[in-house]
Order: sequence, then structure tokens, then C-alpha cells
Amino acid sequence: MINHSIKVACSNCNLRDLCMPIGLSAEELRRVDELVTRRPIIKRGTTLFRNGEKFTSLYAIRTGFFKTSVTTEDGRDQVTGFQMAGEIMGLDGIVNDHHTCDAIAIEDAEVCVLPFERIEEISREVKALQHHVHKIMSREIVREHGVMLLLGNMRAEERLAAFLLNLVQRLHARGFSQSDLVLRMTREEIGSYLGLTLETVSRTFSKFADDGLIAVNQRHIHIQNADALKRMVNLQQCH
Amino acid sequence: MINHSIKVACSNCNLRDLCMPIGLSAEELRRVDELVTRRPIIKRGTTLFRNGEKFTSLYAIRTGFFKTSVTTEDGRDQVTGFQMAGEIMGLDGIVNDHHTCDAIAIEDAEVCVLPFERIEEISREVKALQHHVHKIMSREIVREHGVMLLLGNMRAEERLAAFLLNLVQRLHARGFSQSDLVLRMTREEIGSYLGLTLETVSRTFSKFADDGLIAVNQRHIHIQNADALKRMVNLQQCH
DNA sequence: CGGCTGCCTTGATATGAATCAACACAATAG
DNA sequence: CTATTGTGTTGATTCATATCAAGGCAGCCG
Repeated sequence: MINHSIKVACSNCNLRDLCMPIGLSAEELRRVDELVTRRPIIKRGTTLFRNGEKFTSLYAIRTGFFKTSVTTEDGRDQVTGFQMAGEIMGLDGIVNDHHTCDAIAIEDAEVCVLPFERIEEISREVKALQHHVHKIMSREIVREHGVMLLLGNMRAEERLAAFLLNLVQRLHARGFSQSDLVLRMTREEIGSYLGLTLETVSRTFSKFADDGLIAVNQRHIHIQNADALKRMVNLQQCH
Repeated sequence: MINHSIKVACSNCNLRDLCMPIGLSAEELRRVDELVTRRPIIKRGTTLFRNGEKFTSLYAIRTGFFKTSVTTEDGRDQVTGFQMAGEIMGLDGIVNDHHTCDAIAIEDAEVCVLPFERIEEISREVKALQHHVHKIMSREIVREHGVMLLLGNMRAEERLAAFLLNLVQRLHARGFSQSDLVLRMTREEIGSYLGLTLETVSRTFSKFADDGLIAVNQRHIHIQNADALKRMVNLQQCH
């Protein structure tokens, strides 16, 4: 007999090293396995959570791609990040028990639901999980510092170069190519994230292509000169 | 006999409600009192911690004013925030065990040193502290979302209006006036935070003064028309 | 007191990106 | 197959803010 309902558990998840602490004992792993309650499918274009909704859980992405965004009263919105497999969403909701941004799938996705009360309960017992949660939140803070630097100080070309390098780096960590990537988001979404208009994003892609730094074919990007892109960005390295 | 060395303890600190969870039992409070090891004085212009330094502790501000900033390799820097009494600094250091930004006192300051290992240890036992730490980190993430919106979408006037309103609101929560404030930072530091040049900051202050929204006298700002400033910003409300 | 020095203000000009506009291309539906 | 829709490209022009420049004011030190 084949068991058709594969157990919902981190212990047999190939993304475990991305979302969970490493080096857990068997007993700890058993505890952590109790974290994930459900694994809903989120279709492209639908929201996982929305500004104002009650916060109950964090979400780990199993497959697919998300964007998160905040909105002003008068309707302008700012994409605050793009999230991929193994990354955690929903941290914004902890402070006021309500979400303050929208999370929208930009590609069909599957997420693990991690009820936050359970996270707190288990991390009181499993030190490694406790520290892991702290690291995840700290990482998000540091990431946002980088975005602030980008938005406050960089010019369009630098922003787009930094964006591309960040994307390939994260994809590479997941086993994809260092030089080829498929953008899951529109030019407009990239622009919103980078504080640019979609036209400027498009023009900058064209300029990079003219200069031989990348080859652009629709949403397929081939990076031909990563060093030149890196020189353009010049971000300080994290330790 | 008068005890000249007042005990270093949160339980008798008038900022307790700002940095610590409320409603602790006597026993819990006793545990939390073990958190603060030292209370160094940081003179104006000196650093509390610096990019690259080993991370060991979080810092709660008792008195004074700080700025935090990140720097590119080529020397441009971005102020990522201004911190005042009761606020926590150092969260950026958790993820890689090293700080990734500089914290500089812009006014003589006194801080409480909170060794992070001790925070983790005690928050495994005191639920309220555990949740409080999570809230502090989440609050920082949400704050940074707001800055991203500001840097990505707003024009100079909106940015400065948002900045002023945020400052008075935080000062008001500490018992200061709703309409008068003293800026602890230079125009250049404000500009760095807001992604503007110091000249644009200065011009925008002058424009607000001409329009009767504020009165500017050096670093003393009197807010004459808070509603007009709020209309200018139109940020979504947090719940 | 006079002269620094750091900080701020204001003006003139330059410039990078936004805006407005037209069209191209790919995917999808009819 | 053709029409439609969403998305992306490119060009012309405008505009907000940066940059360059000069001078003012307050606080500090010799």
C-alpha cells in the first residue's frame, strides 16, 4: 500500500535547511514537526494575507513566488520584497496582531502554515528554534537596511544591478544557475520595489543589454558580465 | 546611609513600560531585572557599536539620542533610523553575530546593555518577555516598510512631513509637547535618512514655514498646522 | 574682541528619472 | 485566424531634486 497523503512534516522536506535550524536532535525534530498545520495552495494573483487581517501564523514558502507590498491611503503602493522557496512571510503581523502588508502570489505557490503561538511554545523548549526565529527576523531587518540604502542613495542602474545580483544569488543558493534567471515579476513590480517607473526599468535593462552586461529575452535574463554589475553596486559585504 | 549606587534594574526604571513587557509578576520581574548588566554613558559623536563588530548585546536607550546608519564600500551612507529613550538597538547583529550598521550618539546618552544570550535564556522562561522581543523586532520590520514606502514613492515635502509627524508622535508618547520639538540631528542627517540632500531639506523647511505649517528657529520646530502635514502624508494607519 | 568653524539658507543651473505618448509583441479568447 | 489584453519598448518632453556656489549666523576659542 502506498501512503497517498505524504505526511506534512519538516523532517522530510527538502527545504528544511532553508527554513529550519540545522543540527536538531531526533527529539527536537519531532517537536518541530508539530509546527506545520496545513499546506494550502495559493494560485497566482491571489493573496495569502492582506493588510488589516488578523495575524495568526507565519508562512514558509514551499514552492512558488510571492511579492509583499504596502499601500498609502491614496492608493500608491510599494513592493517591499519578493519571496521565494524557503523564505518566511508574515513577520510584520506580530507587533499589532494584524498584518500591515499584502502578500500576493506572483506564481502558483504552496506554503506551510506555522501558527505563531505554536512557534513561541516550541521555541521555549527548543533553543535552536528560538535562535532561528530571532535570526530570521534579524535577517529581514538587515535586508531592509539594504533596500533603504538602495532607495536612498543609488541611481537607477545601480538599483537594477543590485536587484539582479540579489535574485541570482538567492536562486543559486537553491540550486539554480548563477547566470540565467527567469523573472517572475513584471517590470512594473520591479519598478515599485526599486522606486522607479516601469519605463525606467525597461530602459535600464536595454542599456545593460547594449553594454553587453546581460542578454534580455522577455523575462529570461542571461548575465554575461557579473563582475561589471558588481562593480556598479559596490555594496558593503555582510559578515 | 544612602545607597549611592542605585540598583541597575528595570523594575525601578521609569522607562520600563517602553522597553519591557507590561503586567509581569513579581517573580518574572525579578528574572527580567537580571537582564541589564551595565549602563555605560555614550558621549555625543561616539559609536555604541559599529559595522563589523562582534554582536553580543542589545541596547535599550535610557537617555539621549542615536542614529544608525549603513555604508557602501565607496563611502556613501544611509541613515536607517533615529532612536530615542526606551527604544532598542542592535537587532541587526543577531543574524550573523556581527553588527551590520553603526550606532552613533547624536546627543550624550546612557544605554542599558542587554546581553543577548541572557535575553534568550530568560525569554524561554518568561513568555511575556519572549513575545515582547518578537514584537520589538516585528515593529522594526514594519517601521522599515514605512521608510521604504517613503523613499520609494513620496516627494520631498511628503517625506519631511512624515518625518516631523513621526518625531513629534514619538516624543509625545514620552511626555513632550505635541507641537514643539528640538531636532537633535543636522539637516544633512535628516537628508540622509529621507534620501534627500541637505539643501532640499532646508528648502522644504523654509517652504513649510512660508506656508504657515511650521515655525523654524534653528533646530527648534513649532508645528502650527499638524492637519495640513498629515494630509500631505496620507499614510495608511496601522491597526 | 575677532576670527574660526560648523551648520544652515538661498540662488542659479544641470540632470536623472518621471511623464506622456505611440507602438510592438506574446498569450489568450472568441 | 483575428481580435483583444496585458506587458514591454522606445522616443520626446517635463519636472523635481541634485549640484554648484555664495553668503549668513551662532557658538567657540585664542
